[in-house]
Amino acid sequence: METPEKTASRPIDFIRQIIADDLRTGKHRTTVTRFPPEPNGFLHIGHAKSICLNFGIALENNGVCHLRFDDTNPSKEEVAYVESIMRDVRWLGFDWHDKLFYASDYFPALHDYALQLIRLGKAYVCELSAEAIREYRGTLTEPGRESPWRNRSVEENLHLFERMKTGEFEEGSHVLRAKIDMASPNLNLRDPVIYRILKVPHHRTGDTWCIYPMYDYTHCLSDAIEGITHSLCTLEFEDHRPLYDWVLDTLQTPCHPQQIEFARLNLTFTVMSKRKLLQLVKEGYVDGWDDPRMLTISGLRRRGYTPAAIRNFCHEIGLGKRESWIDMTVLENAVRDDLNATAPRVMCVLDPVKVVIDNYPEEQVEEMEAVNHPQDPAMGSRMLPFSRELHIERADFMENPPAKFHRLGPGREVRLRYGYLITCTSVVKDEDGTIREIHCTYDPATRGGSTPDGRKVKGTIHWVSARHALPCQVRLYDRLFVAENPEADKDINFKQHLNPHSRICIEAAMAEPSLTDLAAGTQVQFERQGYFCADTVDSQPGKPVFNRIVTLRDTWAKTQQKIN
RNA sequence: UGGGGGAUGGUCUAAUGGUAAGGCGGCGGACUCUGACUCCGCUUAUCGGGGUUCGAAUCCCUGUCCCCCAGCCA
Repeated sequence: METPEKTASRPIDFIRQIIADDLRTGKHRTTVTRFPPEPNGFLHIGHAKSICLNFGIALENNGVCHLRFDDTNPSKEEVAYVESIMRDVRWLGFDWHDKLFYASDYFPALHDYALQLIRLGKAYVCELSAEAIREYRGTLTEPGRESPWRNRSVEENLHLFERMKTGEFEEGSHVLRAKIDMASPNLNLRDPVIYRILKVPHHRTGDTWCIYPMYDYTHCLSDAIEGITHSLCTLEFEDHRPLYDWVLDTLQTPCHPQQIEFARLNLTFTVMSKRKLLQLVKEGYVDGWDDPRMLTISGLRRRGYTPAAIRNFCHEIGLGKRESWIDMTVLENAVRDDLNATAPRVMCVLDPVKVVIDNYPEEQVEEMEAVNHPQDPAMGSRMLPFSRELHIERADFMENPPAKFHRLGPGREVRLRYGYLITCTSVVKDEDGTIREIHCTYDPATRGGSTPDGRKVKGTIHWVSARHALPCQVRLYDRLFVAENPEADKDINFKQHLNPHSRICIEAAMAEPSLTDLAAGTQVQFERQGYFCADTVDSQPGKPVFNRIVTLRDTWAKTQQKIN
């Protein structure tokens, strides 16, 4: 990992406690964990929690963490997803070394185990239709009924299963089921289907198979084959643990990993399910999986989030078993924290209005030195051209400012950061009343923004020289949803809570000229505005396009709200 | 209403029979050439009712509320 984690004092979570106990008692010498995504979509911030957990445990215990694709349903899976997942895990800063696996690698072994199950009398080929199986399963309160095919002979089952494999039967006509207990109060144990016929080519095994194993059967065996010590998953699989254990207890497997469940991540003002994210992409509400408003890993990356920020976030939120909602501000804070330390400061005027310094020589240009980071001198400094005509932020001027307004107004003095102190003398307006020019005078004794006479100036504002400014496109991103929980009301479609202002494009912001050749993907702080990143897709050489990652904390905006 | 989980300030996480702690948020203040950063202060909690105990968030009983499960998805 390139960045050391924040040493936040957080007690270890219940999973790490279990692991520490297992290590201490000698149950295990080391840890083998795994991150097992299904390649049917892009990874999102919720997956990051699991990635940081599993790979983090490996790092902490000198163990290993496998990356295993759970690719047992070829009708939903694609290589493109495999590639994006590998990229995202690497980008987050984790390394699976040579431990890259696919559940599909185990199809032959899984098939052998199925044969074993049949020979044990613990699995049978069932010819009930999908609907019939559902009916036979019973309900939450009533037991199920046994399938009429449940008591076939081992030989017949073997023969039928072979015929399923060779493609003799149609999809849906036959399945292989584990023979457990149709009366079990746990529905997962009512003879679950473990193999189904799917005449679909697989992205890795091609046409080799037309029967594919189900998750519950595959996952535990894959874990056992790989020698996983702790198999960590989310709460909804708690009910599946008895089945996980049944398969491994019934078959003679090399080991029996322990499944431990934890609560998935819920974040306010977003949706997390792959299905809903896919819907946003497919229906064009966002520009793709990597739209900077998406909380996918690729979206966060394009937005400008750093891997360290995401890792710190995953660490800060903790781990437990209760359903919890993490406030979006916690994520936003994590980037602010990281970028505050690492992002160079620059100036960019988002909503420009012209300032003319009447007593400044017409053709004169001065080079003003500006430090790149006020708390980190090692980041050096740069020179900013200063001239008679500048751009400042429209919001930094008010004709009739309220008491606490520390910025420019008629007769008021303000500091131009690293520039001069200027005082507003007059204003030029259009017919419609919008301000076109602000006229000022400057104090030559305040070069660089200093006050040799020691006078205090409340306000310091950012600016760029009009002649030297780099016009650029800036996208102001905000949260995608306006509702804290867009899925809360089942009668209201989550898309009705989309934020209509989640992206505001500014076509001609004015940036300081040093930004001209900023490399795409680089994060900077626009002073007094927020953290921005040169977009990796739309930036051109010499013509960067900026994404707002997150605003700076803005206490002025808060007090302003209170005034109104 | 069967089974499996869960309930600690606004929110997230600790305390593993012995002073209910910390982060985030919020509020107030200090500092400041970013109304940023940093620093300081404040605020608010053990789901209810019984019991065991010198002592209970923790153990027992009981009640309430919330989440998950009836895919040939994972």
